[in-house]
Amino acid sequence: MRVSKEQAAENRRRVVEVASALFRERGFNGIGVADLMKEAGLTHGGFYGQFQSKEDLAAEACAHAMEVAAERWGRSAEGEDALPKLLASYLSPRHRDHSAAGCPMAAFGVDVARQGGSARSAFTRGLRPFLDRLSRLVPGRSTEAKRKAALATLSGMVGALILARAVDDPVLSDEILDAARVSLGGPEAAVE
Amino acid sequence: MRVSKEQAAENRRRVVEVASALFRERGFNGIGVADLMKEAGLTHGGFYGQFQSKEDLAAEACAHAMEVAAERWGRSAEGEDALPKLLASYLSPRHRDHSAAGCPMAAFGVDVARQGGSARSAFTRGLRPFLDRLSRLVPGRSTEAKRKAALATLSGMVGALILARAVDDPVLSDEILDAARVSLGGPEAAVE
DNA sequence: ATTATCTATAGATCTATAGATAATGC
DNA sequence: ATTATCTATAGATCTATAGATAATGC
Repeated sequence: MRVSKEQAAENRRRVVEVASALFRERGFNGIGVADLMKEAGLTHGGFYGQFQSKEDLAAEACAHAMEVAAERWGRSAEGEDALPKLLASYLSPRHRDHSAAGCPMAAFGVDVARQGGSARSAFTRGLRPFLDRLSRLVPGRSTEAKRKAALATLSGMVGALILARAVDDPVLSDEILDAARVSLGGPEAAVE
Repeated sequence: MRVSKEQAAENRRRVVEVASALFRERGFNGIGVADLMKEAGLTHGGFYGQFQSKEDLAAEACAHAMEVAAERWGRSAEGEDALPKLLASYLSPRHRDHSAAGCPMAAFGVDVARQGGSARSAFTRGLRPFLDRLSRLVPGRSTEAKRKAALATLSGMVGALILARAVDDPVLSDEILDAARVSLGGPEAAVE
């Protein structure tokens, strides 16, 4: 039953990967260690050989999701019309409907505030790259003005995605995405 | 042990009240029926005489919190400088630090999207009054423009509050509140 | 020999129900 | 007689640990 060191490291990575998706989808309290491990193809007893606690995994899954998402933003933040493109993809029905692979700020923000501890500091650390990237894309006369615009833009993006997901009515949900996209400097019509 | 019909109705109201606060603070999965009832001064067995299920209570608590918050917005939406005042109070450190009594959209949004069902439709129904009130306060040439501005403003408010709560660093947290407040048309300096 | 993973389980907690109790309301 | 609430408990699920197992890595 024992596997190689490389395989064990790969298994551990897969648990973090699975957790980062399932925590986004169901919340920190919405899925248990046994189900997480099962989804990763392992039994739940093995969990505590790799992680100190579920809270420990939550922090690592949060950090991981933030890093992956920041890299994706980094790639999309290059070239022409970077901001409109970013807004169009972030505030798309596709993103709204796939929270497991989506923005960890929208998915984890509330959970992280409630949980506190190391997940919260991982979230805070992971947030800065998003602000740095956004600061380079938004309009503004000074570095300070750009920084403020980035903070406000990020807030609008996260809030719109959360409200669009919470709402029952698909027409209202699309309306929220569209209004936020246009207001924040995105294209007039949705791209998709 | 039995109480009067009036007292029973009052007890039921108190359970909804307590639930609307504790669910905001800890999330739907963050507190159990027994603890909720204890907080309301009752034993947990009595719960199922008043509510069909915990999910049932979640929907009712969400609806209640939305109504109370909408009334509060209604009062603050009168008189001079209604929008700047609303923004100053919504995006204040005080509001950030008291989620149990605060905006249910910021507290419940993510939970409601995950939970679905009647909580989600209660949330959607409860959202409209906020948009109507905001539409009357925001600038815009047409009804449609005001509506869009209201949607974008609400998104920015909710997103900023959630990010300000999630973040570990008090300086960054205040910075988020300040940037969103100014960007959305609030006063330049925080009031408090 | 070491160790990654497995099986099994402890102990806590969660939702929900059953039946008892005691006060209300007819 | 009705019923709001209580006590007690069923059955599921949750986090975490103990000890066994079997393959790796020296």
